[in-house]
Amino acid sequence: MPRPSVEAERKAQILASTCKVIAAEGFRHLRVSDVAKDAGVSGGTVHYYFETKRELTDAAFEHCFEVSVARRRWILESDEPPLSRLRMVVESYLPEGAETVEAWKVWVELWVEAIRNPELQELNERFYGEWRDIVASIFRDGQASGDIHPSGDPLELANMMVSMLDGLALQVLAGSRAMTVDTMRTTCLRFVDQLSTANVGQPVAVAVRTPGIG
Amino acid sequence: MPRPSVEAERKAQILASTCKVIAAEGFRHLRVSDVAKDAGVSGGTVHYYFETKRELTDAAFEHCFEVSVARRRWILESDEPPLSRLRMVVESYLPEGAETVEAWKVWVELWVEAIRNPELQELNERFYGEWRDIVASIFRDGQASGDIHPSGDPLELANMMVSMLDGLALQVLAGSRAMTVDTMRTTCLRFVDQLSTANVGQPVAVAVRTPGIG
Amino acid sequence: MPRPSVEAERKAQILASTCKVIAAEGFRHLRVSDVAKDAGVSGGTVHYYFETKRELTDAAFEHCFEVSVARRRWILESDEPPLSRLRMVVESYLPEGAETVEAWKVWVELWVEAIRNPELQELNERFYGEWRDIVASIFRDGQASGDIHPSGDPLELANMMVSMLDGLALQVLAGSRAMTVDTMRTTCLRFVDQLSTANVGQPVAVAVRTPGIG
Amino acid sequence: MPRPSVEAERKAQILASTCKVIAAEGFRHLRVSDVAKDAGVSGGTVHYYFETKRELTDAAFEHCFEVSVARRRWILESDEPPLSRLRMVVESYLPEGAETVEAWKVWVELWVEAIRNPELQELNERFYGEWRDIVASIFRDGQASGDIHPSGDPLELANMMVSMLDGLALQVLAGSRAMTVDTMRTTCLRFVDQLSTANVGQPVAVAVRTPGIG
DNA sequence: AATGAATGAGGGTTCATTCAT
DNA sequence: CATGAATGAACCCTCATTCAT
Repeated sequence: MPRPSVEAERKAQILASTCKVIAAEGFRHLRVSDVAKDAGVSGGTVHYYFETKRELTDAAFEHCFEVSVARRRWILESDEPPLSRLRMVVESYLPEGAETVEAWKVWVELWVEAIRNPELQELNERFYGEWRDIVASIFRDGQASGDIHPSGDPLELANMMVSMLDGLALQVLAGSRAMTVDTMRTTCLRFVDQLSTANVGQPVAVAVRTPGIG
Repeated sequence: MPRPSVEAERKAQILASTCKVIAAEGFRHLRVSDVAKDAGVSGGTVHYYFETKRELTDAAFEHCFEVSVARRRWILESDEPPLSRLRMVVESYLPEGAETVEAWKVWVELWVEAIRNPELQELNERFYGEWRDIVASIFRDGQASGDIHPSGDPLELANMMVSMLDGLALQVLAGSRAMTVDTMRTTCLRFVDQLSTANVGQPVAVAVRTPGIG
Repeated sequence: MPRPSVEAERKAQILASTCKVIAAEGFRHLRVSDVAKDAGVSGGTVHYYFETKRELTDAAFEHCFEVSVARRRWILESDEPPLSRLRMVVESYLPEGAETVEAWKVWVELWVEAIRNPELQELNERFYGEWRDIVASIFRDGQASGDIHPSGDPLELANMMVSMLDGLALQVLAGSRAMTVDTMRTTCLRFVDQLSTANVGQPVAVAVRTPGIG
Repeated sequence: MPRPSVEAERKAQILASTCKVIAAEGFRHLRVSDVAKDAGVSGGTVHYYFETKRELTDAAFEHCFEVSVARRRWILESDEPPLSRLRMVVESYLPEGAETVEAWKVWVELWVEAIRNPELQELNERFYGEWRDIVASIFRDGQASGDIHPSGDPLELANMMVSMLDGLALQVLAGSRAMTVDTMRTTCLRFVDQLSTANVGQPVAVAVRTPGIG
């Protein structure tokens, strides 16, 4: 009577290790044996669940983003006012804290791989799109409630904001001395504040601490 | 009687090929032999000029960015009005056209590699910083001339803009159907327009065609 | 209440699958898992009945030849005249029809393996010997009845004939365009006819259709 | 100034080793590393000259047969009487002596592999065909000179003879106690003698010693 | 009696690097 | 200067075998 979930359990365990290794060593250096070691199984076992390395990494990317997007869905469902929710988005996006940094590194590796991998492009389309929609819906709420300037398409504003976050995070991850987490926070919050209908001259909002995006 | 410049010539030739291969195949798949083939030399010759693969790729990144940033320096020196220059920046940044796309791909690979490579972090700091400063100086000019809203730190605005460009370009390169070059252009130009002192409700400026960023 | 014969049944089923796989994929490519799949059991089950792969294949060869030789024993017992029986031998040997071809392929694999496997040499000695004796006895009958030339040792004639069949079949199996089943038939029947006491110039006997040797 | 024939030399050396390993271990057990060891080069070197194992073995088969057929071509050109030449064929075919036995083992492995490998089928067609033609031409000569019975198509007789040799050799190689080299010789020579126009009752010709077929 | 999860040794293949010429 | 032959460590993947259930 095999436990019903051995396969699901093992797969999840191996995929988590794969994400960990991708973040730690870079996709480029991922060795199946490292994943195995981290997962505490043999190399053969990894291949028992994933035919090829490619299949493994594709699944790992998917796994990582599922978790990642799910983790931030609460922001959408929060009943904080829209501008606060945008600030939460910023906070949750900052590459700070092991888990969030790990998630970021995996996203970045995904994007680079996606350039030449249609399967990953599809993955990005799906998860990135979902996230963009979450942010767009906050803008929509904000315009509806009058907290946010009525001019500007919510989707366009969302694209501005998430791309800005991506670009800045990239620099933070690349160890830029000119772009630290703090500078990133300030920059993003300023962008948010300028969208407020009560904007001019107000100080940048105090950072709201929220769980990371990991 | 070898010309004294034969070494410099060969090196440049090999580095150009390296960039080409990075863009075409991805850093991850770069083989020294591919570079050699593209450069029309033997594998041994590549190692004659670059001791290790790492040395080769580090040099190639440097080579690529030197060219890349130099190519866009004319925007800084243009005597167009600041807002036009910002629109030129946007245009020159769009991942459109073989050369620009190639340059973009190399930048992206650099960032990912830089996460774990201090040498590349330094490189990024240097070239990305130079580029950020170019953009910041345009904002400064715009505020001085009164074309751009006086509120907002020029450097911060520059960070917003270049990070937005980076983030959007990443999605375009990743083949996103939701983020095409056209959407990217519209989004960025809207951002620029909203900074204008003559901003509200004006239509998005007609795209100014400029050479790519390659 | 497991029937006592369940083991024998399962073994036979697994062995049949093994022969099938040997014929289909070649001994060289036989994987225990393929046998298991074909037999509709798990890989573990195969090893439950056969400790090692070697044990499995040795047993499979034996199984195959038992069936194979048994299938042709009726020729010995036929009361057709000796020359007819020889023609039946030829017909039953032609690598034509799925079953016969499968059997041939297994024989061939056996011979090659036997070169380095004493166990299989023994097997070959036994079954091949039995078959040779069957053919020799037909020659003996033919000489006794006067249908076949009295000169020539029956065993030697049998060796000539079966080796010729083997050599020709090998070429047919190897896909030779110069040695088709039809050419093989003609060649062998000519050999038989030339042994007849009423031999010179007679046309080759019409092929006698018989079941294959499988 | 690289020696002009490094490649040809190395290839020949590696192919010879490949044949040796095929004969010694069987095609089934051939490891690239064994070939490398026998050739006194590294595993990498083998792949430097042969992209894949398959390419290596295909080339090795070709190499082996080229040598093998060339070695026996002198029989065709001999000016001995046809029947003597046939006896020489028999002798040169007997799996006796290291070199000849090695060649035989490789032929046998080829045939088995050819069953599922069209490339090898082509190879067999070519070399086996050439050999069959050599033998057929001897029969033709014999009939022209009146030494050999005029009845019987030379090609058909050749097929009888070479297939008989193949079948018998197979049994010898498989270690049959009932089919030794001596029995094989006797059997084949009897076949030859029966073709003589001066045939009845003559003793089997004394074995003519010739170099092996290797 | 039977399974399927897990193993790990083994082998083909790749490729950066070396070096004699 | 430049080459191409040669290397060998590294890595992915296969598959016979084991064993708890």
